[in-house]
Amino acid sequence: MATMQDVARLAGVSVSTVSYVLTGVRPVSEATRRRVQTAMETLGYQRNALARGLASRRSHMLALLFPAIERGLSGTALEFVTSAAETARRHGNHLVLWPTAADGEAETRDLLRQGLVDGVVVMEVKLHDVRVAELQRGDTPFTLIGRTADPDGLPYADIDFDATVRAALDHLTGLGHRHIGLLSHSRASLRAGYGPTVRVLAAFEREARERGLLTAVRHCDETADAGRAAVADLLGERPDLTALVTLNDNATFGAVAQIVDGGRRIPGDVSVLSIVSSPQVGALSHPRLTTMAAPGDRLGRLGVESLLAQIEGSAAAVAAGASTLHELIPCRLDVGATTGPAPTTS
Amino acid sequence: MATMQDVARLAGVSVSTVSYVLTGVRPVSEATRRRVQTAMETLGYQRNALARGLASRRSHMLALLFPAIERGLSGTALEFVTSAAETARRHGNHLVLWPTAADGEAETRDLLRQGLVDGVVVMEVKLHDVRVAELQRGDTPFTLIGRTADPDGLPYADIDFDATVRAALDHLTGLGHRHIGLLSHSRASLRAGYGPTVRVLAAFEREARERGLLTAVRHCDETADAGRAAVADLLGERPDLTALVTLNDNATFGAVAQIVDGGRRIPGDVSVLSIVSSPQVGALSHPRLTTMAAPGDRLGRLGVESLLAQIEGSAAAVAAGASTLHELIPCRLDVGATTGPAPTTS
DNA sequence: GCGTTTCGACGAAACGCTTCGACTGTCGCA
DNA sequence: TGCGACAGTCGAAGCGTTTCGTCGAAACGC
Repeated sequence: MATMQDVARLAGVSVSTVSYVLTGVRPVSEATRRRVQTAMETLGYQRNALARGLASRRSHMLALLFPAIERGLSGTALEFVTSAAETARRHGNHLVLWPTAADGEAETRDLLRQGLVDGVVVMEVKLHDVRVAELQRGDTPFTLIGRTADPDGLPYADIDFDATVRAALDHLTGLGHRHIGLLSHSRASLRAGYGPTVRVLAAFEREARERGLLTAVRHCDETADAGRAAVADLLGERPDLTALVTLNDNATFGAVAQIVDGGRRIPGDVSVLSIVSSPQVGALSHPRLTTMAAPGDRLGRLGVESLLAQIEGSAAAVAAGASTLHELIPCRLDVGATTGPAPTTS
Repeated sequence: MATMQDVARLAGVSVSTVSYVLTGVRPVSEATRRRVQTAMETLGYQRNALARGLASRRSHMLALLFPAIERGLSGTALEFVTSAAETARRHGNHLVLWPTAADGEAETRDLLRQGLVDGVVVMEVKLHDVRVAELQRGDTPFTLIGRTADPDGLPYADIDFDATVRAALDHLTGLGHRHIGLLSHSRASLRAGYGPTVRVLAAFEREARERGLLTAVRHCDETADAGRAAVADLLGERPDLTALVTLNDNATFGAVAQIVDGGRRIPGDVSVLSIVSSPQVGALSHPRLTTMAAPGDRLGRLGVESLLAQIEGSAAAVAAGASTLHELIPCRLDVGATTGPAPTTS
């Protein structure tokens, strides 16, 4: 592969001049610039990423820290990863994948110390996240997708669970529902402090209280069968429930099946609204689920862009007390055929 | 961050000795080794990845080349990516994501010339793939997930579509079905030379012919609605079809709905078997789909491991005419509730 | 007791780039 | 006319490793 030396020789200039053409940090005459550019083209020259990184202390690489994904289909996760990678590339950066244990504190530290990346995007942040703690101890810029329990000082982009739950309840109460269930993730997920589980639950209970709704909550594993069982139990105990908000793609499908098998119609008797999901998943159900779509691509883009801004501005920004990213994006409602007016009975 | 200098100073040895302790390329006395190791631990030393890569011409980074994913849910794709990243990490390598256009020839070339990665894993290989052609021109090791039209000289791991289709037809003919439809990807996908589409079609037609089955094929877009329409059309034309093999997750759900809405029972009247899918997706359907699971994780692991073997052995292997990876893995049958005995009518 | 290995360690030269200091002209302005 | 400023370029010193040649001392064979 051609090196900068080769380009310099061919263009009849010094190596540093070639570098200045590339980086633009010092002026170069138009004539010289053209000669250098021609030389680069004929040689098909590309800067060696390693050497550049070593010399400039900017590797133009970002890491995506994600714990092994076990949660359901995670069409959203893929969307997120793709969008993050594309955004990074669009800005001339590389995205490297760091699959680590959720409690991979030492693991994370060792990776950081390799000095490979300029910054880190953390996925699947938990309320008390040791990886985040580790990052705060170091001086590598990072952004969170999700939030810790007390994220005020930290740059993050997350789903606006409050707004999402509010919109969900607006939609359902607008249809006359007053007795609404929540089918959430597993209890383990709640105990582990998984953000979406915790925040949706809190928002649901608060909003329902404020609106004077009757509610019931069930946690269940991420399988259709678990969803079935949970809903069977739920409807057994609360037969006059008329709507169900779900936060668990796989379980939702079991829930729908169970409701129908139990002799109730959707949405005639019970409405189902799946949040933090996607229309594509919704379309798999028949009738098509009403969903609220997780903004995976926007989160990916935002996370990476804010990280890059942080890296660029580093010194300047820190001095100026830069406004760190605090972005909350609600899920988008896509009305399908599983939500409708509440039955008009007693 | 601590450098090798720091370690050397603290241990009272030269930098090269520290390096030899780390690489093991030259012998180091037990006493010295221990001193160095202690020094590294107290400093929390990790080798700088960039400098190491530059000096040794081995970056320990692999690229995953994937075109923007549009195909369906792609739970499989995520599984694959995760498995590839984990395998890379287990072997002390980093996986970087290169989202490129499927026809990103120049794009691929430029990325390669940055000399960032030791090797490349190519996803979603098409029968005539310009990215592969580009790779063949260069000398960066690579492996394909999927195959080109004529992959004999190339290292690849792919789904064994022949065996998969055979197993699917074994399952169905074993249940007495003789008139079987195939619901495949879009026609565009076929024209683009997307491996799974082309190879499943070929295998299906060949196998059916050899077994003397009646068949019908429909192509449709990756949506439930398209699946519905296609199946409506198909059953209209072939009312005595008793089984349907599907290669299109999203469309499958539409297909199932359409069959039921059309007044036929599953599997009483029509059996449905979704191939290159997964039990998790199958579980979303009610009744649970019989599926054949794409071996996403095995492909990810195999691809990366074979790539690493190629890189390690590079010189040696090439000289010895190393056996390149030619691995075909069939999908695994998971019998659900959508396949059953063929109806015993005329 | 004198060459000859062998073992363990060292110093210095890469690797391919960025960046800093310095040098040469040119131009504008007092 | 003289001087500072500035555009444009160069050479050399890093960046943190690996790797090659070398060298002293201990071990060996005869």
